Amino acid sequence: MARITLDDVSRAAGVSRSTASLVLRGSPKIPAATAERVRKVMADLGYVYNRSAANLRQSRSMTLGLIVTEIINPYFAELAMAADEVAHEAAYTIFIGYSHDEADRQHELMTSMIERQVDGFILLPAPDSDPEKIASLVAAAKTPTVTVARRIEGLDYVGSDNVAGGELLGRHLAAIGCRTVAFLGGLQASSTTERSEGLARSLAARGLEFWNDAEQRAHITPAGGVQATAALLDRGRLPDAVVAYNDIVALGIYEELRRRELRPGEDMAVASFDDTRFAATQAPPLTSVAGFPDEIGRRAAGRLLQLLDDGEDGPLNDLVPPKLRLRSSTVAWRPRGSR
Amino acid sequence: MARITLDDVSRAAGVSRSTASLVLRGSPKIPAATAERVRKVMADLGYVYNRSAANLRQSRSMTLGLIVTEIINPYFAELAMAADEVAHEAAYTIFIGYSHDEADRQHELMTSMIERQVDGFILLPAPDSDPEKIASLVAAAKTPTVTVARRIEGLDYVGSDNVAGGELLGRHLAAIGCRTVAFLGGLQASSTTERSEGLARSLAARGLEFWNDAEQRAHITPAGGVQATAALLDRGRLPDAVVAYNDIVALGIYEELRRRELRPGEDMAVASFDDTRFAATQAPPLTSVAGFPDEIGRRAAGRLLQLLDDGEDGPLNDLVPPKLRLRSSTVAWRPRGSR
DNA sequence: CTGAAAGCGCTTACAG
DNA sequence: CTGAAAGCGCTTACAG
Repeated sequence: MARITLDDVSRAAGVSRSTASLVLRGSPKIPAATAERVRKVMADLGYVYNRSAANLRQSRSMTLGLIVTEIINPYFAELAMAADEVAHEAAYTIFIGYSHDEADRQHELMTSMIERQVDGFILLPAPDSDPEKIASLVAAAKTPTVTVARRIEGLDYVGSDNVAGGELLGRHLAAIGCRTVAFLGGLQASSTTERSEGLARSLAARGLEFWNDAEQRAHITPAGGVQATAALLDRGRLPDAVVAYNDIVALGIYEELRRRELRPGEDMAVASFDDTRFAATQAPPLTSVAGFPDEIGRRAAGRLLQLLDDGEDGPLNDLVPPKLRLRSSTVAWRPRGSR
Repeated sequence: MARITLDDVSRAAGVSRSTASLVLRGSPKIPAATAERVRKVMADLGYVYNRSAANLRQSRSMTLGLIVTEIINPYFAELAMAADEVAHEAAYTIFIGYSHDEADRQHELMTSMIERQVDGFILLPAPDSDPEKIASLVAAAKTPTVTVARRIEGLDYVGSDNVAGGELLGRHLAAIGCRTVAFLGGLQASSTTERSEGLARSLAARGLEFWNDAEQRAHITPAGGVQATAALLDRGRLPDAVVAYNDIVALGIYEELRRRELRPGEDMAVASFDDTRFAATQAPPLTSVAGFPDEIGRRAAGRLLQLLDDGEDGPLNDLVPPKLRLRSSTVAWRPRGSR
């Protein structure tokens, strides 16, 4: 049995194909009785609407492409789900792709989605993305694109105010009496730069030392945290506090500190960014700067839908204000002399 | 400027549209020189392949639908990513949808994806799914469907061997000297039933008491764990061990035990299922039954691709064997008399 | 090896 | 209010 098309429906209902098509979209031009009859036939025949055919005709797909690094990191997962929520309400469906932070794979995913006619992109760019390449890709297909969490020159951006987050943390660490602070983990990306910039600025203003060598950069995994912590401690001087690029990295920091018989939160204050579920459920609970990925996802999707409705508009730079969540990993720490 | 089509390309290259189409797919029928020329024209003109148009013609979309509860739970996230990996290698792209464990939303998502002509589904069914409704939906559109992690009568299934997992845990708890074991959290779904069945069986065989009242069921969140633990402890008797439906629920169990000044792992053994990142990074580290969601995702996608290639085949029931990861939340526990 | 033609399943002016 | 026709951008036999 071949699939049922609008043609079959209209024939069975004794109307033209255009009428059937209009019924499908609830056009007021069709008398209620006719519409009713057509709908009944559709149900009886088991008609399934082929939106792809409609899309071809209308040159839009009601489909959005979402590209993220991965989703094991709950920050990315929350962002993805929130974006989907907004898209879903507007009748869009989402293609998802995982770049694993590899620019080549990201490029491949975008190309594949463009071939599938996505109407727009939400892109969390790989750290080594080539801005020109991405710009030319989305320009060729005229696909509106909003970047999230990491910035790419020239594209709309929605993300945490990482500089402000770094400042919140710097001020707090100074207030509890830290003198030296090291920043651990994270790759070469705008988010890393911004977080360390906010830290550096607020620490400098209060006369604290800030350690941020290249060897302290590491992948955003527990293993990356282990590695960066080891690199730091192998230099022989202990800072009063370490700040993790995010909670996932902090898991590795706790692990490596314990391996060296240092108690996180007591021998060294530890703080972090993102405030995912991992932060509050650590022992000791981890001070973290909440970044509200759900809000970022929602705003990015909203912006994209607006772009799709109204066409181009100036470039957007939308920063979500962070919040500092104080927990015992810093609050319970005491300066060495006073212990 | 209108978009460039194959027509434009073939005209500019001085060949017919069929030739251009054949070049696109690297047909050996076209002389290398011609192919080269056509490809150059495509590049010069900035041609973008419209796979949707091709899909319409070919009646397939090279698209798979993946429906999961959500992806904040890393178990679901890993499953989703692994399935994507396999699909991606076979040139499929994935539509993702989040049911939030609501059957209505799941139905809506499936309908929307069917309209978009997905070639197949990987479905992690909502606990209150209506099997008939799902069966008729996918049958109407002839969309092959593989269920994962939770079973639906009559559909292919790939999941953990939860019964075996429950038995592993029951044997271990008996071995460390537990007399009474309570199972906490989880909704009415096959995974819950299977886990408790494995536990019940192995505990009964060793003469242990198994507590598993309806009020111990709860949502798969930390809050669900809190609630189920409270309901259990309010009855006034403490079990030797509690087993969480999964690591997420266990977070809430730890929390509620501490609120009542009970030390998890000391005053009560605690164990769990899934062995996500949350298990090993708890304090105390949490004994958990690893369920290998990545393997489940891979196998489910593989099965779906095979179905797409070879057509129907007997129903599948593919169980991934679990592994018990022992950690101090059970290993450090001692029976009351011997403390 | 290449070209003309039909068709995938819709939507959309345009007549009537 | 309804119908006939063209077209979205491809692919695929079928001639030549």
